[in-house]
Amino acid sequence: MKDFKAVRGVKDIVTYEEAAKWSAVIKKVESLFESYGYRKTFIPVIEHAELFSRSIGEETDIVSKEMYIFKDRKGRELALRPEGTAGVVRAMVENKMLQGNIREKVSYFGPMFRYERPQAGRYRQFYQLGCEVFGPASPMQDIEIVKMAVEAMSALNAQGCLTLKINSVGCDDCKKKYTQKVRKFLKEKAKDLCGDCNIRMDANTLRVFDCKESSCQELYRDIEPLSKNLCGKCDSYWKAYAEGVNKETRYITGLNPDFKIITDDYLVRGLDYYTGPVFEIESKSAGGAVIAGGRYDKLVKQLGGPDTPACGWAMGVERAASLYGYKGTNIPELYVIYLKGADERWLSETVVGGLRDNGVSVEEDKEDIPVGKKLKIADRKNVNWVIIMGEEEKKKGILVLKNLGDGSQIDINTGKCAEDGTGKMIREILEKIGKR
RNA sequence: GUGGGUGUAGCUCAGUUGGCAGAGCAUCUGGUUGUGGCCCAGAAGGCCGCCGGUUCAAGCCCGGUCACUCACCCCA
Repeated sequence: MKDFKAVRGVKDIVTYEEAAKWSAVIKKVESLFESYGYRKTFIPVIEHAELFSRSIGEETDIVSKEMYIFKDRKGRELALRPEGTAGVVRAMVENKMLQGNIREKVSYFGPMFRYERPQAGRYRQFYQLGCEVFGPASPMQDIEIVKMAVEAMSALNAQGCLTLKINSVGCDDCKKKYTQKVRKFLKEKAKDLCGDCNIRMDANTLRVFDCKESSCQELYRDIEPLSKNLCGKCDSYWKAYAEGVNKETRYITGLNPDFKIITDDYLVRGLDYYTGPVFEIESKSAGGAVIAGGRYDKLVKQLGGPDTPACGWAMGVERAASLYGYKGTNIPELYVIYLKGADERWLSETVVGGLRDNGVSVEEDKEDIPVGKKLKIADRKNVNWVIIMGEEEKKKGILVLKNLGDGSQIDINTGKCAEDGTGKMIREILEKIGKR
């Protein structure tokens, strides 16, 4: 028999611990979104490849070397989405959700795909929880989404060193002027630059900053970053943002002495659609950025929608889960062991059903194997309480409630015939297992 | 895409100058017919990642390949 293995760079979440972490992370962040008025959306994993090359940028690493592209049976060029924003915008535009003076807040969760070399906190299929706001174009909105991101980290009780990095990449005008300035500088130094940079300076000027040649990097250190060359409008927007972020997040970040806020001049060059303030929450131990996002005012129009300002962010679920200070597991609280001659149907419907209605998670073991084995299974699952019922118990009109911690056993009178017998019995069990 | 480390039982790992494939934990069986954990006795479990080469002989040496892992780049 052939051994099947997961494809490179993907991850199975199957253990109690990891599954519990994941569901807790997803639950907490989704309820945070909900508490801020975001609506959940469910959008496709496959899109036309062009959607991403047009929005993220043809020349970015994500599109040029990391995207999963394939042709379907009719020869359409499709791609597995490498990020969430482009698809959300496409869906909002296509479904005419952004007509008029609108405010839309939406969230999403799902897998993203990038063909990269796997390493700590980096997978080829990874999951993102993200949110997008359409409409408001005020620094206050940008500040709110950063605050939400910081609150998400706090809700996850994120452990270790965290850095909130902020920056502004500027509007198209800023970028154009800055590009001209940089190009002028490069022309003067052209003879000292590597061949690649000589090509880049005309084709994709700002990409020279990604050059790997240390001699080029030396020279670029003298160039003032874009954030210091913003137009008046972008500059005042950026200043309001920086001040507001510091003010609004200080309380929460202050709770963790290892949570720092800094301005990073070289933040977020990877996606072309950003137009203003951007931010990132980084954790070295999680493998890099845990949350990243920013403003993208031109994307909606660029993808055929009405001119709608927007901003948002995405969280890497694997990275967030790795920081999550969570110890629990999603094991059942109570385990029901049936023995030969037990009143199975009654027990299952009345007792187990009643306990479940009261929020207790109950697992039933109905296989006909020796009690000892069943107890061993329950013990291995780390269950605290078991109910045992068989012929003897049925005869006596009881069921046995056993504590696996100290081994004690309590007989619970089933009181099947009495009018209020069932409710009383359920209450007694709840009380004994400490659920009331 | 570039560079380093590692692949041996379910898990964590030993394995000598190349000479019969090992331990601990976990599992299963029995001691104990309907009471788990502790203890005792026993059992099972392996294409030594895969392909090729050198050799009388390869887990060990050589080449390739795949996977995992770490760093760079980039990113969530």
